[in-house]
Amino acid sequence: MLQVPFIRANRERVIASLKTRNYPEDELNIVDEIIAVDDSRKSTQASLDELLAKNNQLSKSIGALYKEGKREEAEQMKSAVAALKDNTKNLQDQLQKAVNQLEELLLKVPNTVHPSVPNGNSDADNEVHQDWGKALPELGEDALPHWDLAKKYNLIDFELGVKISGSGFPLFRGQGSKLQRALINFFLDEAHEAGYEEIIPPLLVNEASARGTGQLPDKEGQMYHAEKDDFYLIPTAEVPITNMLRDVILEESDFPIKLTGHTPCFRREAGAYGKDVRGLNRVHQFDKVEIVEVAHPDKSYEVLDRMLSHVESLLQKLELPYRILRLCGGDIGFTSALTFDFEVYSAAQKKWLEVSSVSNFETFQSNRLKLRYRDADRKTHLAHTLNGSALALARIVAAILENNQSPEGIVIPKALQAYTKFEIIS
RNA sequence: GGUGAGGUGGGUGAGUGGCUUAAACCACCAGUUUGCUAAACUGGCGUACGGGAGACUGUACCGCGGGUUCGAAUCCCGCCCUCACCGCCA
Repeated sequence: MLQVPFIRANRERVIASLKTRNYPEDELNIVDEIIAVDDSRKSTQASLDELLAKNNQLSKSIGALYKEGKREEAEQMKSAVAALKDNTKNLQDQLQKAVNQLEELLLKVPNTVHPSVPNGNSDADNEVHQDWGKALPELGEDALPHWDLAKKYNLIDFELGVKISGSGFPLFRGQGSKLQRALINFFLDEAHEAGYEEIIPPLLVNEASARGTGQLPDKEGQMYHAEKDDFYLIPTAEVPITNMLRDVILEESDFPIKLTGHTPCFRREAGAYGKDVRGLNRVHQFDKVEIVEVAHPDKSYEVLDRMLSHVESLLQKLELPYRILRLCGGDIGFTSALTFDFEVYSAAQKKWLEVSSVSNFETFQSNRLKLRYRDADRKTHLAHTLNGSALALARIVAAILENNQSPEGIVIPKALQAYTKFEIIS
């Protein structure tokens, strides 16, 4: 959520940002609406405060009068206070209404995008920020897509997944499981090396946490909900890990906060059925290693750069062809100010697969989380939050299988061999 | 699932209707003193929304939401959460 003072001070910028995001032209006045509602909120608050102050003062005098034994005067004053009551109630209702209305409006306003975010309508308009600098691999005509390779080498059993749960729940087995586990350990070790503290968080979270990172109320349908106990299955480790810092006031010396964690991620992806759902391209459950940082506002874009380098180094070590996209206004997430997606080329499908998304949320999340820090003057400010996948497992597996297939079998990238303890799947 | 106890500031913890402006202690910050460290002393020390150039100042907040009252941390109702023990259990 944006802060109203920010909107007041940056009215033009907020409107420009909405335009970049292709916000409906006829709803751009939401910005002025917010300012107007906040104006009335303020004046109502002021009148109410004044009335309450008077009330408090009178009540105090009544107490004093009783002590002095002046009952009659006290009784008289009581009725004076009672006369103020109706008005107090009115103002309180009015204030509540304004606050609710303000909240409702604010929930509709997405984060203000970074100036570098390009215009565009869809993922087709994302800007290639960087690529791996080499030619893309070309496989022969007989190259197999990963779902066929998985079957051939008995790595993943999609049918059993369907039997046990349903479509989108792959079952890994044998060397397939080992490859998966090797990747998780590799990613966690690399994150540790880069200074991230490892977390194993709860996988079911309460409503307050889902709200804190913004999954609720806007992305309600994306999460599995265990209704009986009112828990949500996490769609990403970002949710529990970032919520570690909910309602926290940090000292400046606590920066930088760097956390990482591996978790399964659960996504309903309702209505996402279409051409890209085969194999591991889109599943309801997958594993991911996430990196989360909380940064001083002056430093958050440096942090974002370092996170990009970290993710990039993982892909380089895995020798996978990749490119980094700067998401355009039409594709960037509601809560993000600037997002870079990493895509890996899956050479048999001849498709780019998204394997990471690295974002700076600036204060958008921390406002809802109430995650603040104290500056040298002991004043509190919202901190900046960032996160990124490092990396999402299922699709990385897909790319490794396809790109590394050979007549002898699937060659394990060198960096992973210490983890898999085998060099080839055959 | 059952029974009981409890939720007060960064922590411990007092507070059963107005002498609370939430005590006291610890922690923390600044200063004084002292070769250094420590100790002692003095002062400061919550969050949010307003007003004011500022010193300041108003309001709300004692788990959350209602209610009673001129006045609620305190009384009443509902909810949430935590802890302990029992049962079940990896």
